[in-house]
Amino acid sequence: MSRLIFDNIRDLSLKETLDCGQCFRWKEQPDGGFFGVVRGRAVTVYSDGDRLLIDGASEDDRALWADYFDLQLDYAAVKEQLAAIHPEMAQAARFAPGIRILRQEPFEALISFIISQNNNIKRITGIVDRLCGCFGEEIADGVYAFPTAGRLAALEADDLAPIRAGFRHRYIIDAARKVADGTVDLELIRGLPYDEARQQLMQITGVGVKVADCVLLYGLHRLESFPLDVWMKRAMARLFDGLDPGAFGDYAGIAQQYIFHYSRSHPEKFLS
DNA sequence: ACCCAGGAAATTC
DNA sequence: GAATTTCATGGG
Repeated sequence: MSRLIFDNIRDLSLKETLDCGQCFRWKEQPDGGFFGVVRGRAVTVYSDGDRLLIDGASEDDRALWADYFDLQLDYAAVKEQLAAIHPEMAQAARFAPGIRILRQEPFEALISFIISQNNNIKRITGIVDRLCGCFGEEIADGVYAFPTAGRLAALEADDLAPIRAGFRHRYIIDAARKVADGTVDLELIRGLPYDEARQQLMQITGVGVKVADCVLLYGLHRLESFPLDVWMKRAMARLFDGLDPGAFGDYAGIAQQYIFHYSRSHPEKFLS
């Protein structure tokens, strides 16, 4: 298989981007690469100076991978704009300047963030792995795609027992069924006004405001989304003195990811 | 044993 | 309606 090369890439760190809590299927390899599966394509990605290398990708998928890593957006300009809003924002962006917001598969983002509720990232990763291993298509030896909505829709909640997601099993099945039968149309939601998009997603049992915001940001690339989890609420109260998230404007979602990762990496700031 | 985890549903007040 | 409890599971 071939290797895709993107030259002159700025503001991208694979480790920061793939290990900052926005996605759950990339595994760091001993050689420094990251192995993952996106839209049924298994690849290993590497950084080499200002080049991004994608092993196992076809030239036909160049646009797909540029899209996935959001290579067309000028993150330097976004960071400059955000840093001017608040000094803590500037510091958070400086801590992990190579974070980018991925364009994940919408259905994968939906299920992943349903699983995320009242859970921790390590266990979320394990549950997603087991979900793929049990119900995803095997695309290579021991490598599985994320399950389709149709496949999961045919199951009952108890069939998910092997993935050990507990009370979230029935939420996963409800989401899969509503996507499979068109009750929830993720591609249609992509183009809706924000509040309407949120309401559409919240038809699903187990999807509230926070999970809907994560699906919109990580799955549908709505960069104005600003998911507020326990870390973000603490950060906004303690580091930003209760600043209104609206202050971050059209790129609030990128600000959110810098702040989330910064806060999670500095728990000592929230001890007292 | 107890508390928490990228919350939301169910129940109670 | 707003506040509280419950929901599985695993790690610290």
